[in-house]
Amino acid sequence: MPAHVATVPHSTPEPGLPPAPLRARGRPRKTLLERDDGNRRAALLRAAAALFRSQGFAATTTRDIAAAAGMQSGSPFYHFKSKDALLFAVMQEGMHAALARQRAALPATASSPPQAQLRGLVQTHFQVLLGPDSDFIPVMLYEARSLNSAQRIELAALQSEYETLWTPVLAALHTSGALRAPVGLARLLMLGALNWSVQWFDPRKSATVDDLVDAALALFVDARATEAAPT
Amino acid sequence: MPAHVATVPHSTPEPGLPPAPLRARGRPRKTLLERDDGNRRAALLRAAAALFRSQGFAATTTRDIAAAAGMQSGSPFYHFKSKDALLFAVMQEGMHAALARQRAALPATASSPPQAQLRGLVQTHFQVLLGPDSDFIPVMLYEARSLNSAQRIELAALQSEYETLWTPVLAALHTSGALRAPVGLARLLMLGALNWSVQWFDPRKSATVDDLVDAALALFVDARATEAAPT
DNA sequence: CCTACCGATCGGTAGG
DNA sequence: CCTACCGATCGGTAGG
Repeated sequence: MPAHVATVPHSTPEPGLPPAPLRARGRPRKTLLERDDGNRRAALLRAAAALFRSQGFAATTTRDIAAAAGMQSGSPFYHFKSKDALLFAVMQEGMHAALARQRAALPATASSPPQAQLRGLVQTHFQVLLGPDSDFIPVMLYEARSLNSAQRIELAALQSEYETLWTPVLAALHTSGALRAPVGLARLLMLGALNWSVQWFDPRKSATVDDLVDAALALFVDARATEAAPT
Repeated sequence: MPAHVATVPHSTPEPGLPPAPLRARGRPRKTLLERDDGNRRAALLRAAAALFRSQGFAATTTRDIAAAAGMQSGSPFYHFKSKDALLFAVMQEGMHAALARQRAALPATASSPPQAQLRGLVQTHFQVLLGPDSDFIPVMLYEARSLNSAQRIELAALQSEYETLWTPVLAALHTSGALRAPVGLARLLMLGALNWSVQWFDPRKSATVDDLVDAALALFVDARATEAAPT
């Protein structure tokens, strides 16, 4: 298999569109494809994310996905060139959303002590993992082995971006003595603890996401070590 | 599907064996089935564990497993009634081995302070997860959704036994102040951090299993809180 | 995006 | 445990 990444078209599937007919002068009239493709593609992505999460990639058929999106069995292949490309698009979508949400939350704690910054990262991470529309990231976490190597490399770059958000915060906590483990291993162990929650968290049970945030912070950092350094 | 559990024969597949022939008087001669079944069954389990781990359950064919065990495509079904039963047997094997190893290691730290007991549990957990013959537990951790509900219930009982080994140790650490998070959530988060290591640990890289044990202990417990209570 | 379809593969079985 | 095989399903495509 060649090393090109299965690119996912975001719009304009047709390179050259015919000139708009005269009667479309008033309101720019879109073609059938343009009008519906965003919708249908998004519906496929959502359906695929939910099914890949609950059944796994290999156990999910493209027919399942088509039916969940209200299409016929062959139609997903109009939007995605293969089942693989659909999986990759789900994972990309998940990582882009997670990065966007963390970056949107960062300014709120930018001038706070590192412990509050960590709390923000942990809270957003749990929300992305366990909140509404939370099928995309779990699929990325648990179906990575179904990707080809080019796709894996592209996703690794996004994951590396994500880790970059954590490292300076953990380094500051390590320096202050609030985090005793080495920063690299601490990051891996902490994200593992958080990521594993998708296996057991049940919103119908006692603990809330806020309880999880509190427990994780209490488990990982030593509150006493940071009390001496305000500002 | 009826709710009976796919039981896995551990030996004596034949209820009544014919009396041993006279020439077998000196050394008790086993039948062909008795002589080879343990071997072949164990070979299938090992091959299945390795393939289920690297490719996932749904993406692994029974033909793959047969070939890896040196058999023809139909032969696994002589030892296991279905692909499902093979998966369940792999998971059972993994849990039994993990429980046995933890129980064998317990006496060494039974009279030590809780922090040393936790170190023992963490170390054995990492060894079971990352050491030799370590495909069984990862399969159990990451392929649970492919089980039917009866199998899931039976495995949950074993997992509950396993958690029972951790709870008193964590409770003692919580009481002493060395573990600040609530015991229940702390256990879930900690085991998540450990279990996630199968996703990233690479023995060819810098960190060793002992490094992981040190980092996990440093991350989870506050060394200073226990120094005051030697006994 | 649908209809109709193909080629390949897969879990499982009969009979020895 | 092997041989020979079946029925069902699946990813993907042509042609509109």
